[in-house]
Amino acid sequence: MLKEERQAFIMHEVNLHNKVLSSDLSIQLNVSEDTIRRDLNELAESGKVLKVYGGALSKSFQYPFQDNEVYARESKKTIAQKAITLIQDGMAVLLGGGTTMLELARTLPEKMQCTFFTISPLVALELAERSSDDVILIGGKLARNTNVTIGSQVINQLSEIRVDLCLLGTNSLSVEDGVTDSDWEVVQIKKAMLRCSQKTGILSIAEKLNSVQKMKVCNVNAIDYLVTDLDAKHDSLSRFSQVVKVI
Amino acid sequence: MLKEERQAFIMHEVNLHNKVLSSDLSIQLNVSEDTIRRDLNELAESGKVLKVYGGALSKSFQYPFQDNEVYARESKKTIAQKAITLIQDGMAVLLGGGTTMLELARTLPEKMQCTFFTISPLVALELAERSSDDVILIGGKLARNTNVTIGSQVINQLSEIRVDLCLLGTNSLSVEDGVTDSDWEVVQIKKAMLRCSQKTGILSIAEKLNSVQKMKVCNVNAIDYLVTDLDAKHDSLSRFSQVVKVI
DNA sequence: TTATTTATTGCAAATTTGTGCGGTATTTTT
DNA sequence: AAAAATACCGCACAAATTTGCAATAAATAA
Repeated sequence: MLKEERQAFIMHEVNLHNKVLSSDLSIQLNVSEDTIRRDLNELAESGKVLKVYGGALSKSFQYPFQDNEVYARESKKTIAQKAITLIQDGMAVLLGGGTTMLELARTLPEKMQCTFFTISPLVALELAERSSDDVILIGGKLARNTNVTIGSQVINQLSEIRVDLCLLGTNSLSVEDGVTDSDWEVVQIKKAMLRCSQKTGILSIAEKLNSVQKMKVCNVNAIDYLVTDLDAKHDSLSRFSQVVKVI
Repeated sequence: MLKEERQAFIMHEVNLHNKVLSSDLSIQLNVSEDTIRRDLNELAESGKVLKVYGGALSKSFQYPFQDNEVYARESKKTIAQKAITLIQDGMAVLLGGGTTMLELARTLPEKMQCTFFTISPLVALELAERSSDDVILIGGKLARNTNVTIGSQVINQLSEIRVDLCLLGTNSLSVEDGVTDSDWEVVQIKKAMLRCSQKTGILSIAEKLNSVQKMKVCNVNAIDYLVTDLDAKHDSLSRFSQVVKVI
């Protein structure tokens, strides 16, 4: 078996499983581990895999590390800044939860004259800390992982307010399936939030675009603005641009 | 399992829960705590998590801790511990805001089976972190300096609940004038909180006893328990003991 | 073809890395 | 103050890696 064949096989395995072990490959390909290691070194050299002790990982594997930190944090700041341009003096604004929204609350200029509603205690505290505007925290049962209030009380309270703009973060958005989420309770809340606002903006890092989860919040055409970290003219956003204003 | 996989899993957990315990991870990943600690150190080294005693925290989710006043910290811990003895499994408990209450939330044992209501976002978050009980955050306008929810919405919601025990911190308490406060809005809330609970406990550091402020919440005989950092038999508490159970 | 060079592979020794464990120090809780 | 939990250090050991080297195969030149 030629070296190239072997390396092609290795790449195939890596793409399939996101990881390979030198020991496994040695058996599968019936060569010594030394040979496998040499192959992996070459593949790593040319940037095709990420070599680690014991084997190698797919390059896409490294992204969960940086997800929160280096990469996504910057993305979220970008998104926050763009989203803030949607907020005008005098508006009543409803904000969701999540790290992106927290970033937005932290980025918000102090001088704004708005009334903010939110279901996130963290966002509320951050807002109260830096702006002199009214901050209204919508109460309810506190969802453990997401730290936003949920439940019928929240929905009731939402039904009694009417805001100019609602900004929501999401982890999943696609042209076909719209905004989706994995938590039933959260979906109910998001729906209610959309109902009580004039205009809606969805905040999503580009990475999460075109992913789908189990439960649906709304279609893409039900939202007014899509805010991502990419330039609005970016190719991957073209299909969204036809249905929604991309910022 | 490769080291990188393990660390990716850890990052996943951190992003999901905002905190991880070395002990938990050690079990989940079936490696020694030493290994977890080494992983955590590496992740902290590269700035991906914030390592703390017992585990690690997400870097992006650090909410404001405003208990800078070190001086009364010990007193508040004492009070928190005593107050916790009033809380029994199965109770519905209503908690106010303030640093003492925050201390209580942090001190609460994890295994309690209660339903907690609170007007403080910080207390709510703290409770949700450490107990598996229902935590209901009563929503409303966020008061700036105290960080508790206020306003008619809060009063409305309070009027709809009925709890076994209400614990309130106060800055001013005297035998003659009872519980007093300086903020009109806060007084309204406190009154409403007292109305909806079977039993009431007032938490106050001894230093604040016998001080009076402009607005009245209730008389001393309207409360059931007085929790201070002093021993219940202490001389300065004797006049209170005649009207209320001092703990 | 034969000889010579070159690339590839496996092997063994030396080295590095990752992990668990025991003992001790430190921190937190009681 | 005592007890419990957690962290740190050094060591041992196993697994993985590196390195030099020899054997083999393939390519090239005489």
